Amino acid sequence: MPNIRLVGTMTPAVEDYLKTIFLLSTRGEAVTTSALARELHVSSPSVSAMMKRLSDGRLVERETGVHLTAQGEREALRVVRRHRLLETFLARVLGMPWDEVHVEAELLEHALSERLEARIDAALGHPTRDPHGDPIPPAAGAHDESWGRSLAGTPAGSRFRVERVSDRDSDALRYLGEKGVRPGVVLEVGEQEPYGGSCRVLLGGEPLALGQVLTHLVFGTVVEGDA
Amino acid sequence: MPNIRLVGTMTPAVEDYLKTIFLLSTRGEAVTTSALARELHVSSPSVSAMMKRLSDGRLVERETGVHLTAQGEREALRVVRRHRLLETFLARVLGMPWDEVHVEAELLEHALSERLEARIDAALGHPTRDPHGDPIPPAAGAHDESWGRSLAGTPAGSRFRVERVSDRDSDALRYLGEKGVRPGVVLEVGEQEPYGGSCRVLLGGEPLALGQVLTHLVFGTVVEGDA
DNA sequence: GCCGGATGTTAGGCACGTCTAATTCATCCG
DNA sequence: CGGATGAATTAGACGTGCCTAACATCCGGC
Repeated sequence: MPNIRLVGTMTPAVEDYLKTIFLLSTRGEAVTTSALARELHVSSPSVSAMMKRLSDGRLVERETGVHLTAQGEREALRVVRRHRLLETFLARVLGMPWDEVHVEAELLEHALSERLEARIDAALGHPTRDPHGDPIPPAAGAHDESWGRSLAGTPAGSRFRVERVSDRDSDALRYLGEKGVRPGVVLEVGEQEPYGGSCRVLLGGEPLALGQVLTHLVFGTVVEGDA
Repeated sequence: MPNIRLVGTMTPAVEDYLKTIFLLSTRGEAVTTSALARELHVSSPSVSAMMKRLSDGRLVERETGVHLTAQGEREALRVVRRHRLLETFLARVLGMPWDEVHVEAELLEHALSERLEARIDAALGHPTRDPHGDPIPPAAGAHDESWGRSLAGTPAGSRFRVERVSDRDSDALRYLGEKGVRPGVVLEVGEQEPYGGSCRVLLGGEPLALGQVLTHLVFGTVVEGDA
């Protein structure tokens, strides 16, 4: 009577793959072998081999690209929850700047016990957003990972409330933080200068020019009321 | 021009071995293959293989038993420092009971970056003792790991100040914590009941009976002044 | 002096996670 | 249509860290 699940599931590597599949999906990108290889900084054959393992373990299914099974998504959400709780903790309790918390959380997320996770969650008052505005999946129950609209392409004249800032580019994140662009602030969107130029915005009345790289990292909603 | 050091040093496993060698040494126990196998819950051949690797990497030397080279001890102290800083942090900041912090720190100690270590150290005000009274090795400089004397064998009539309580037995630790036996308290040592009986002590005037297992876990010094 | 137990090593094997090189396959373009 | 291009897989290998089984060695007691 050999074991059903092919040896030991949920290693750090498995967690990283599941998390990355989940995040690629919610960003609306195709979850392909090469996309995963790019994101995880491994070779394509490594991804192929891991997809075989995850597929055998009923954590993913493979049709066009890859997608998580219900169980795979559960596990992915557990990792994302730990990651974002840790980011929140590092920022709020240790005062770590928001452009540093991501890489630290990447290291710690695989070593966080349920007991400690629960204690951190309680100490923070059960937060629902991490420092970048990313929603923290609840320990149990539904999770909404929607991104809102990008600041890029938001028409001039809009009032735009920042809700999330992507943590993918640490340098850009630090720059935006220095300029005061963080979840909760409202931008008055001005001209988009043509041919790849800056987007002019007002932040608390102060003018600010945001390059294209930056406007594609800022997400939120258009709010009522004019400038 | 091939690499001098034999492939990738300082994996989590290597850190665990170095830490265990260090702690066995400072407890005055012989650092043998079988002792390491017992402590690390691995087989003797696993230890043999790892000793080969550590020896090739100039982290240990093998004569009678095993002992750390200067570099091996440096690395071991780095791990012990991270471990004890984490224990202190978990206890002080998250209110985790002292019988739980050890296992959590075991998980986290391999995932702690220097940056986060420094931040935790600063947030705690550069502590020198962890919750069990174990000294925290400084980031640089000499370290004293001496244990003082054991409560077991301390003569009746002594006033004994507790300095360290071994974290090896988590249940015993919880029990001692409930009874108020922790670093800093002074015990008035009473009768040692014969044939493996309890040691009678007074703690803040209250009588307390400590079984042999417990008295061997409590370390400190005899202080002046009578009961 | 020899036998038995403890201690330690060698031999061989395996899961994990990665790599490079070669292959397959589809697609797109000329 | 046919070749280049890119995506994905297969094949083969390697380091890490663990295991069991077998062998070696040493030491104490009878």
